[in-house]
Amino acid sequence: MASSTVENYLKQILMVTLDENCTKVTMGKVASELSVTPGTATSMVKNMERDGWLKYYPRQGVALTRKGRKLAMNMLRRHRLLETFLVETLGFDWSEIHVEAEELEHAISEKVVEKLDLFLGRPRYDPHGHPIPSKGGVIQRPSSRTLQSCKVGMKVKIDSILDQESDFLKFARDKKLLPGKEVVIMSSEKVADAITLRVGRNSPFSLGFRSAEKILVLEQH
Amino acid sequence: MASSTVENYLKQILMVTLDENCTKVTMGKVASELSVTPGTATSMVKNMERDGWLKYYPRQGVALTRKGRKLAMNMLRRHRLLETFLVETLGFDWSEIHVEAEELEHAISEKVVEKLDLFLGRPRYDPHGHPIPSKGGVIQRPSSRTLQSCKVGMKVKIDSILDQESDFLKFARDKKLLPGKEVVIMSSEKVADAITLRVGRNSPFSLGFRSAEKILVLEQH
DNA sequence: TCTTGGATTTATCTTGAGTCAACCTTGGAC
DNA sequence: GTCCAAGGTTGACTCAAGATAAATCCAAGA
Repeated sequence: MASSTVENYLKQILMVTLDENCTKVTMGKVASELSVTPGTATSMVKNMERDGWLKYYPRQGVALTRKGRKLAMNMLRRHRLLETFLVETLGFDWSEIHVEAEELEHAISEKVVEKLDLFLGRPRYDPHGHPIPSKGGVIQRPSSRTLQSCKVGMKVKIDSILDQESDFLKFARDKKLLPGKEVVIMSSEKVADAITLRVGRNSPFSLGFRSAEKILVLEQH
Repeated sequence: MASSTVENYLKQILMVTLDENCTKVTMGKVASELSVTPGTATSMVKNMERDGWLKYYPRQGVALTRKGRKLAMNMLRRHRLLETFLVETLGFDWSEIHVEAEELEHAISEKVVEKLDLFLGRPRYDPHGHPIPSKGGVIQRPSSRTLQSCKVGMKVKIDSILDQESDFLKFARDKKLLPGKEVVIMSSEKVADAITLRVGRNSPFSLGFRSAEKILVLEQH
């Protein structure tokens, strides 16, 4: 049905949406993620829309359809189950397994995946600690915590902003404090009631505890 | 390096040479074995010669080079190890495994094959009873017996003719008693010192025990 | 309004594998 | 010895997937 290229596009798109906690993925992202030129990504994505894998919003990005998300989840499942198998059963080192799984995931049939899952004892996490989607395509979301609760030195990823006040959102956007961005906690002073953080390579800035409470983040590794 | 189509050609060619106990495989055989038109087989085979997988003798057939035989053996090894794994470890029924293995054998890396072999305890035979080539590409030849030792009703395949006398060889050729041919034992009379056999669908004929001793055959299944 | 950077289009390429049909070769029958 | 059928070869062509490069387009911020 789907070529392995299509499977890779789907998987990559899904991973970005999970990662950035959004539904639409921009074409530039798709292109860079798959190491192709933007033109390639656009035309590929159009074919994929024709085949019902995703919805394409010109100049905005793509969003997986139910069907696309299902297959993408399945790819993730295969990949992570295979990685688990390679480490647990065959005794590979976790550093070598990615490439191997990348190949095998396109060749392994549904039937084999099921038997493998059973054989491995239906594991919930792969050797890297990533959750393995269930057969039905449900994936365990890594639980998020508030930015305020983070300790100095922690590296976290913005999950979502709870506040809907446009003033705050504008400020957040200004500071690039957006879902998916990586943030390092520079300092956190209880007495001063403020934490200082740095988004990516931008200059650090501070946030009051009240505001920091409104920001959900995910721990990195 | 080699596409999976090339790998399939190699594997199939190897299987014919093992089966018929010869080195050259005719183009017609190649074509039918891979379900393509003769023209396709010819052009494919030329590319494969260019890439050093085999030697192509126009209008005669192809013979694997050392390099080609090595990869072909490896394909057979992969296939049979995978079949073993699917049955032994994952609990598949032996009737379902061929298709699965056919897919996986092109995706599995050398490293994984080795680990798998180790995990399975370096099996010598796959679930169908076929010998699994060793890492070095050595395959256990199913042991052959003399035609004389066969019992009535047995279906065997000619392995080789030990006698080099041209008279006898001429007679053998005349009767189509050639390596690879399937033979059914019609009768075997100790008192008459002769066995009667039929090659393929030709008319039956008899052979003295003395002659029958010079012919090695392989049991079919 | 202008600029600029990402997105899109279009024309083109490559590669791998296959078909079809005309045309050759060759070995055995006569 | 000749001839023919069977099988092999050739060459022109198709097809599908992906990919590029470069020109063009659009939309959003200064």
